[in-house]
Parts: sequence; C-alpha cells; structure tokens
Amino acid sequence: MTAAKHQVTRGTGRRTSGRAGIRDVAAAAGVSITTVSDALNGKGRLPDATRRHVRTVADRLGYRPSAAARTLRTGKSGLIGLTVTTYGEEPFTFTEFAYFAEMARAATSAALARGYALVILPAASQHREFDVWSNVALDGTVVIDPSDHDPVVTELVRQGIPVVSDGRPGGSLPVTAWVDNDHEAAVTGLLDHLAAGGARRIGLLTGTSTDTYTRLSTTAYLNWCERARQDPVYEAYPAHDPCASAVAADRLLARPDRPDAVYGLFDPNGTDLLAAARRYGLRVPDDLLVVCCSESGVYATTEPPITTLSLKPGRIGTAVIHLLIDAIEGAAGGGGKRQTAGSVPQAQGHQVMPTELIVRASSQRSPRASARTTVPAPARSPRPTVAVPRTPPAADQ
Amino acid sequence: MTAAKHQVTRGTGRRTSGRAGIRDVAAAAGVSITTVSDALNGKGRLPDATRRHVRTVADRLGYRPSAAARTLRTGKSGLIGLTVTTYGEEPFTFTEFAYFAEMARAATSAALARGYALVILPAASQHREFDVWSNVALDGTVVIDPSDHDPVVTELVRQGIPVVSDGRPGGSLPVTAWVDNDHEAAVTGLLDHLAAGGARRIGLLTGTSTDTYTRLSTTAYLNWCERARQDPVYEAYPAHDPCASAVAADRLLARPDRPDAVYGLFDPNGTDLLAAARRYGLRVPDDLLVVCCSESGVYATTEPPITTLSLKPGRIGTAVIHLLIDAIEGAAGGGGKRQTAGSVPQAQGHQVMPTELIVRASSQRSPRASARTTVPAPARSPRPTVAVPRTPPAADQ
DNA sequence: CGATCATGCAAAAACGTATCGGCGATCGGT
DNA sequence: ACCGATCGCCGATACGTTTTTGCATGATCG
Repeated sequence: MTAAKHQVTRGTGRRTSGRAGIRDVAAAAGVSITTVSDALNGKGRLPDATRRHVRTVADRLGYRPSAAARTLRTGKSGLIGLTVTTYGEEPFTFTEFAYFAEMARAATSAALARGYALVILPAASQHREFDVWSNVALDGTVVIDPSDHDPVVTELVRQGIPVVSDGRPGGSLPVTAWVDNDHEAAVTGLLDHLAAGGARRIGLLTGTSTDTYTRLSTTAYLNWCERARQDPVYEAYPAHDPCASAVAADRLLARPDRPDAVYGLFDPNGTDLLAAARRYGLRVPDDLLVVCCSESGVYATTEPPITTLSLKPGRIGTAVIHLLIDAIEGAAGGGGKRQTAGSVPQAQGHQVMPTELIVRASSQRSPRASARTTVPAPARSPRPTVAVPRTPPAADQ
Repeated sequence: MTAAKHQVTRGTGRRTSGRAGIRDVAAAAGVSITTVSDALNGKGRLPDATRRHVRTVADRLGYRPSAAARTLRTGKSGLIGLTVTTYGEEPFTFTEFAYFAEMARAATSAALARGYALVILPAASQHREFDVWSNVALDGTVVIDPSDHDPVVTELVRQGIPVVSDGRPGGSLPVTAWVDNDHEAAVTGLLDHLAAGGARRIGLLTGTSTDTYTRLSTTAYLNWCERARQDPVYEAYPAHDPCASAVAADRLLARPDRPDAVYGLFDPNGTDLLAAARRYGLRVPDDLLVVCCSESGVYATTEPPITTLSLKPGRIGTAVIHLLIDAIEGAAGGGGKRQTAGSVPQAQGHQVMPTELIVRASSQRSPRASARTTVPAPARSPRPTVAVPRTPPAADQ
C-alpha cells in the first residue's frame, strides 16, 4: 500500500476544515497533486481517461482552486485596477458621471472577455488610503486623467506594473501607454459647424481645473477664435460642483457681449444653458445655438433636442483595456528583456480615438435635420462632414 | 558575525529579481523576518527604536508586502465582489444605468472607508465566464437584484462567503442579508400624491421582465387601483431596450382610455413621456401629470421640471456594504461557531430603506411649488419588518 | 542571592498552488 | 532480445507572508 508512504503528507493530516484543497482531490482520486494540477489546467501529458477522472472527483468534492495561492505562485492575479478620481469624500465628480459610467462599462466588458476583472480603487489623495492599493495584487492599472505627477502612477510603474491612462498624461508621467480623443480637432470641427450654422460670436463654458481635457479644449477654442478673428467669450467654473454650471450659464448669457452660440464642455451645460436661455427669453436655436459635450441620451428628447459632442467613452474604455492587457501579457510572455526595477519604460504606444458630433436641432438655424459627423483621429482636416442617416443606438461604440 | 548563520536563507540566496521581499528587508535591517513583520504591522512587542529602524529600512528599499502572500496566509483579501447583471454581451442595462452608477459610487466609497475594494464581476450567464469568479479571492459579495435561483449566489454561499443583495431575493435564495426599498409604500404614496393633484385615471409604464422591482411596483399599482376603484391602464415594454421606452409612452397616450396622469417605472420614461405628450398636443401638467422613477438630475431642468421618485441608491449602496462587511468581520471574529460547508445560514438580517418623492411642476396642477416627501420605511410595512438600525448613518445622504 | 518575570527577538510551520526534474514502465525498431 | 524513446505519473521546492512557540537576557522581588 502507498498508505505508508503518505505519512509524508505535510505535518498533520487533519482536515483543513471547510473547503477542499488540491490535496484532498489528489487523495480522493488516488493520484498525486501534480497530476491533479495538470489535469485541471490542461497541462502536462496525461491520457484523457485520467483527466476526466480527476475532473470528476474534483467536481464531486466541489473543489475550487485558491485564487490567492495561484496568484502567489504564478505572479498573475487577473486583476486590473481602475482608478477613480475623488473629489472630497466621494469618488468621481458629477461632470464625469455619464462618461465614467459608460467608459467603465465598456472596460469591464472588454476585460471580462479576456479573463480579467476590474477592481475600483481611489486615485491618490495623500490620505492613508494608499494602503488599500498595496493590499491588492494588480496585474496592471488603468488610470483616468491622471494629474501631472500622480504618486500612485509613479509608484506602480516603479514596481514594474503596466499603467495605461485614459487621457494624455501631462508632465513627464511615465505611463506605459495612453488613449485619448483628439480634443483639438473635435473642438475645431464643432466650432466650424457652429460658424457654418450662422454663429457670429461663439461663447464657451469651461472649467477652472487644469486637467488635460479642459486645457486642450480651451486652448483649441482660443486658437480657433484667433484664426476666426473673434474675441473669446467664455466663463469658467469649478466643474466638480454640480450647482455651479447653472450659475455659469447664467453669467455667460448676462454678459454685455452676449454670444449667439455656446459650446459647453461639460455634461450638465446643455440643460442649464437651455434653462438660462428661457430665463432671458432667448429661443434656441433661433437666437442661440447650443452644443455641449455629453454622453447622455436625454439630449435627444429635450425641447429642442441639443447637439452633443460624444467622446465615445465606450471605445476609449475598450481600447485602454486592450492596450493594457497586451502590455501585461507581452511583458510576461515576451521573454527576452526582464523588467528591472530601475528601468522606467517610456510610453510604449498610444491611440487617438475619434469623437462624434451628434447634430440635432439646437445647432442649426434651418428647420430640422439630423446628422452625425465623425472627426477622424489623424486627419487634421477642418471638417470632413460626413452626414450619416440616424443610426440606431449601437451596442457599444 | 551573523553572516555564517544566514547561510540558512532558503535555498538559493539569489535575488528574487525585481521587487524586494520581506527577507531582503530583514537582511538589510539586521533583524529577523518575524521582527520585520511585527514592526510593520504594529504587532508583537518591540521597542519603538526597532520599529522605526525597520520602517526606515523598508521605506528605503521600497518594500511593498505581497498582497497575494498575505491573502493566502490570512484568508482575507480585502476584496468585495460587485455583480453586475448582464444583458447580452454588455454589463448592465440602460435603465439601471444611473441607479447602478450612483449605487456603485456609494458602495465604492463606503467599502474604501473600511479598507475594502470592490471588484466588478458579471452575474451568472451560464457561459464559461464563471471561471473569472474562482480566479479572484473574495471576502464577500454584493449582488444586485439576483434572479430567483442564481447559481453564483448558491455557489458562493456554499463556500461560506457572505452574500448581501440589493433587492429582496426572490425564491428561497440563501443570501446572508439584503437591503431594499419599500416599493409598495413608495408607489402607493406616489399614486396618492397624483390623486391629490387631481388625477382621475392614472396610467403606468412598466416592464416586461420579472425582477423584484418591476413585480412589486406593478402589483402595488394594481392594488392601489383596486382600492381606488379605478381601472388599471398600463403598458409594459422590455426595459432593457433603450428605444422601447419612447414607443411604449406613445402607445400609452394613444389609447382610447388615455390616462390623465402617468407614472413611469424607469429612468428614460420621463423625457419620453414629455416628448410623447408634445406629439399629442398635451400640456404638462395641465392635461397630463407625469412622475417617473429616476436618479437623474436632468429632470430638475426639463420644461417643465418632472417629479421623480428617487430610490436613494446611495443609501442602498452604503447600507449593503456595511451589512456585508459586518457579516465578513463578524464571521471571522465571532469565533464560536465555525461555518461548515453544509450549513447554509438563512438571511441574518435585512434593511428597508425609505424612498424620496421629489415633487416638481409636472405632478401638480396648482402653479409652482416644490417640496420633498419622504416615505418612511417601517410605516406601511405589510409584514413585521424588522428594520435593523445596524450601522451609524454614515456620511452619505 | 536565587527565583520569577517581562522583554526583545528568532526559528519554523503553515497557507495552497504551479512547475521542474526525474523515475519506472511500456513501446517500437532492428 | 536489447536499447533508446516516449509515456504516465510523482516528489520536492518555491512563491512571500503571518503566527505560534520558544529561547535568551536582563530586571525585579522575596
């Protein structure tokens, strides 16, 4: 009998209580631990008979491999961090809400399809919340619009963990890769659209914070104004304050040099501009053209429907995840170069995604029409307006 | 010299490459592994001098403890699963969107505050996506509106992992605890409000699916109609289809027995009802009163602003998390009874949360007014609702 | 002055898996 | 019938912590 041999079994032979381990399966199946592991993972060279037998026994015992042990052994956890920027106590701001939700949804889906799961973690907030970061084993991280010198990103990269950012990183943040829209092209194309619609003085509703999105969009606006020989007319407000939008919209329309068209950088600006216009007796689009950047579907049914710029967060989320997983699996399987702690790799790649201008009644004086204009990424062309008949709401993109 | 002694260091003395382990810290600090662990975790009895010294050395080496190893040893991962129901390929449906986003936001925040992180996982979809579940070590799981015989929930409970559900579980699903609104009280109160506003025939926009929310709300409506001696007037549509809402709203207003007030169970119903009313030349609120269940802020700025029923997903999210973490830490620290695999504990507690009716112009004939009515939870409960005032109100709304 | 005790630290045993190397047995070829 | 190759399986080790046990050393007390 092999029984005598099995006195070797580590320390006590006692039941580990509760769940069955790989040892129990091995014992019950009358094979070794190695064989069980190989059979369940499809490795090694085993006859199908043995494989099936082991699988059957494992099922009967309700065996579930310990994720922790596997992670410890293999070094891969199958987990991807998703940082949410926090304002004050609460994660993410209201203006990012719809964008973030959609982006997270797509990212979750893409990650799951490739066998990874997302874990939500707070961005740097110099509190002691950092320890939650080191309490979870991450294969990689996606960070949304990181601040210029995000300590978390720096630390992760130092540990050799791939980091992909949504939004071109400012400063010299050493992310592995990044994905972003071509904000300048988007804003330029959108302003051209408004000008073509008869706007003589286009105003801007922008934010006071200095994130990449706000910065790029604003400078694109200023540049356009300079080219168009128009004085800039804009109001900036703290975008993270859900109430400030309405006030800012009011301020903009109260100015002596009141614009006859407005672009709002943030989600709530559309409805707030509409409400403000009503207060001032301005008709949209007759007296005021309105466009805002939003992912919300409500703008299709407002009175009038409002033209929106969609950043296509779904596409961004998917792209970010694929870039990240490629980096993760490439780094592991690539073999050759071992990632030493000191060597900080510069951005290995990036991807610029197109935006989409969803044209509705609010941005054109002529009666009703509806079209979609896609600003392609690399093409710097002012406005290759491709009118497409109203598409049904696509599943993802 | 202790150098000779250190030949004992496990197997090869080679650098593990890359990151520094606890051994490296011990060697560098000239102490044992035990001392390092104790110093960093604040355990054991060490003089402050040693503690500081070890911490300094650890910082200098950039030491980060391995989460995987810690999890393997302690059995706690600090991770909480958050299941998202999937429709087809994509996680969560559009109608749950705002609710889910807000609930997840609050849950994330609450979990982080107690040192846990959330990991997003797909609900059962009989595909082989289940394996991602066993690839992550979970301390507990919150599941949103589980189906009556969710296999994932059953399996998790079998493994002794606490499961708390958002939404009262149907069937005999053995969740650890659950949180839900008092949907019947909410609907009843809301219909009373509409009747008080002058409605003679109240219609309902409901869903075709059989989840708890839809079911409870619809029967509450039917019961109310019976009590009020009013014929029910409702249209049901597949709520997961983002386009179907508008069609259903149209159908409802096209009926010969057209209602003079409508309650819509899902988020987009408000704007869609408004649009449909415009098409039929009905003025809101003069010809038609409108209320819908939504968490979206846009209804404050529509024309007219629409009265909404808020389920307060933020509160639900925090309550769910606190219930779950209490269960996790109670099960561990409670000592006494060891959770054997066979014993399936019945629901250990539940919490019924109040809803909030945000009254705006769309639901009252008399000019403008704005008020908030809170339907208290235990007030109307048909069954002896044992509301457990477990956790402190927390810094959430 | 000897016994007791608190103090400061270390050795070693787990936790549950993946994987490298190897060992006997069978097989095919000459 | 002998020999190398292949097949089927196993033992042992490492992954990096936490925790239990226990050994010295000096201080305190009777």
